Amino acid sequence: MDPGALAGDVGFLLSRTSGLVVRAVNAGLAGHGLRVRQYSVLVLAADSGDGVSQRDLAITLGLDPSQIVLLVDELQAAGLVERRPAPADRRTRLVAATARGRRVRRAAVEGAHEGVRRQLGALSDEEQETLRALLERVVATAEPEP
Amino acid sequence: MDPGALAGDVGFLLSRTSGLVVRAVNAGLAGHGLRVRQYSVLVLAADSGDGVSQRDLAITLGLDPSQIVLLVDELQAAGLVERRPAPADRRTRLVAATARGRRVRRAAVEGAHEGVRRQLGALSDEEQETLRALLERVVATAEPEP
DNA sequence: TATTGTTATACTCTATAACTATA
DNA sequence: TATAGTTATAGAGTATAACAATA
Repeated sequence: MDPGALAGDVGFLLSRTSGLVVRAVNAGLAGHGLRVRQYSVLVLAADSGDGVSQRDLAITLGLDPSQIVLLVDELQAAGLVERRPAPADRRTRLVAATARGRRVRRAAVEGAHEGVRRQLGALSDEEQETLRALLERVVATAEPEP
Repeated sequence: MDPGALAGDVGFLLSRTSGLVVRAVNAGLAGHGLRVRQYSVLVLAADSGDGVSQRDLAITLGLDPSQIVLLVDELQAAGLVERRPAPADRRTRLVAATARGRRVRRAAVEGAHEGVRRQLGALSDEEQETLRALLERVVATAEPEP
């Protein structure tokens, strides 16, 4: 079948590639009881010393704040993160990884990376780095969403 | 905020970029009554002379055949494509664009491209082509799904 | 007034399984 | 027995709007 104009459409290719990689990463994370969204929140929480506000999570992940609530609820129920009051602003709640959360994160990283590697195997290490750097610039300059 | 390990994760960056681009393309297509999935099916149908089987649509788009049914139903209800019997195999139905579908497709292409351009504006034309070529190879070598 | 987090709702997307008609 | 298309269903992701507490 002639894929026509679509095969060369960078929008289509991005969506298709993202779908493949997300699926593979979810498979790699399944054994740790995580999906990619929860994993992302856990990584951000674990990498922030005192915790990260839900607002900052929403901005970094490109999600609506209302979606963050549910993700944090799930991680909290699993004992992987906790909500702490922010010293400076009583509206803000800082999301921080628990000791168990940090352990699970360390164990899960490999599963996530394995999923990515499996799908990007057609590219050399250097090409994967080129891809990464290009995407990083696109995300960094994205129009802030309303 | 320190985005930590996530900001360098090619899986995260792919998912984030794809989300941004799909949103922008949907916005560019909205005036034509299409979303990106329906648009993709319409393009493939219009580019295939006699029509494309729903099975081939599913493979090309990376979707389950059951999802194709609904997409084609919508496009057919809008008068943009029609299902034709396949001469060689009575199980197969060929999806082909109507004259109106081809007109809508030509009008919508610009909206879709504008959405992509807007989000990938940080990259030069040459860099966009590099990105496109890398993604094309990933998709071409993707593990066929069960 | 504006911002942070929350609840609620609806719609889209994704994943599976089972069924039919043809091959 | 295998394949193309279809129907049905449930879960995950996305998009909005409105609200309470706090700034």
